[in-house]
Amino acid sequence: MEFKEAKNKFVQTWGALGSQWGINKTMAQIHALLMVSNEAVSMEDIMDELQISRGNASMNLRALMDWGIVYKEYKVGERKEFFTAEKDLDELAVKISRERSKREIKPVLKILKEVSTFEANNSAEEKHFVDQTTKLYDFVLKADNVLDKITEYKDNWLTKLVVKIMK
Amino acid sequence: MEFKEAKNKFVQTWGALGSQWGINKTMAQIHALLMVSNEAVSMEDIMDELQISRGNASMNLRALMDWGIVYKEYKVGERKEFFTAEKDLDELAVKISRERSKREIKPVLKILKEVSTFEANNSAEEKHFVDQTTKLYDFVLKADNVLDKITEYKDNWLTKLVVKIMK
DNA sequence: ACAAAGTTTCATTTTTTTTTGAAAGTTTAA
DNA sequence: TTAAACTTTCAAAAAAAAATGAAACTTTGT
Repeated sequence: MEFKEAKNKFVQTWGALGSQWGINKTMAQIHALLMVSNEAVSMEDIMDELQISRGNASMNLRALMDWGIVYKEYKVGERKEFFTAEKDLDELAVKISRERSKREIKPVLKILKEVSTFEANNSAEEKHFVDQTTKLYDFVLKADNVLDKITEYKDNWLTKLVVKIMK
Repeated sequence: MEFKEAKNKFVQTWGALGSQWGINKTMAQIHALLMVSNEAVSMEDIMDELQISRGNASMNLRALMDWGIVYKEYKVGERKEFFTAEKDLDELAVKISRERSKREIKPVLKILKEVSTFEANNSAEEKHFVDQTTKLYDFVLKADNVLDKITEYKDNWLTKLVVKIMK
């Protein structure tokens, strides 16, 4: 297998994975590309390698920076901006979970709390609704807290978790 | 807040969450509906409550059953089929992680192994590629194993995890 | 102050995903 | 064996999401 081929395979696969997880293909591909680049890459080069438009590149780079997993870099004597990805995988995982928690879990918790505290009459139907949504609220809250605690270790959280679980 | 209103809010929210996680809206909504129903629901009623076509209902119920989180039920004297959701949240989480691991993590691991074992020449670029994809492979493999181990507890895995983590 | 080099924005187009609905298929009871 | 009751399939339509590209904007060097 040639380098280009391997790189392309990786980028494509990461892109496909992204779309299965609600992250758009290009965003995941840019991230993949930057992850395996040993030096910062310009927007031009990204457009070129992924065959995408300037607008697309710009918007997805912005999104990746909002997630805190891609950084802008400046090179001396160069006017252009260059981009690098967070390459530390522990750090990457921490940032992704923080962001997803903030954007998705927290709003769901809010709604779950609301609907689970609705005043049921004593029909089995309404009681079951309150019961089930309450359980769901507790579950999601607990899961969110665990995630928080785990990623608080920050360095080597996964390794530390392995140790805890296995023993 | 009225019952109908609370229920609808929950179903809509669950649907929205689903689409952010790569699960289609209707599939998540049907699941939500079944989760909070105290008894099995017919396809007719699902179509009716969610205002969707028969085809849509049928296909998404099939998908939910493939995931192992929705079951078919028969009522005596009734020709129709009825559906229920897995309501035990531990069990639900276990099934979802198993399925996602099988469908998404495993294929990615395969590709990561492939590309990370490509024979790099000694340019910094190619070396970095191999290094980074190898790290990624190890990380994803470890994470997948942890998930496996965790969900092996099966009953109350989340509670048990909380205990392990906190102490 | 200007223009060159670069980036961002957003209305429009394209692509992808989801939904529909009607036809084909299946099961059951008489 | 037939027909009613019900479910599945899948080509086509609709909806949603992503990508384009050109104009607007910003920054920098002279």
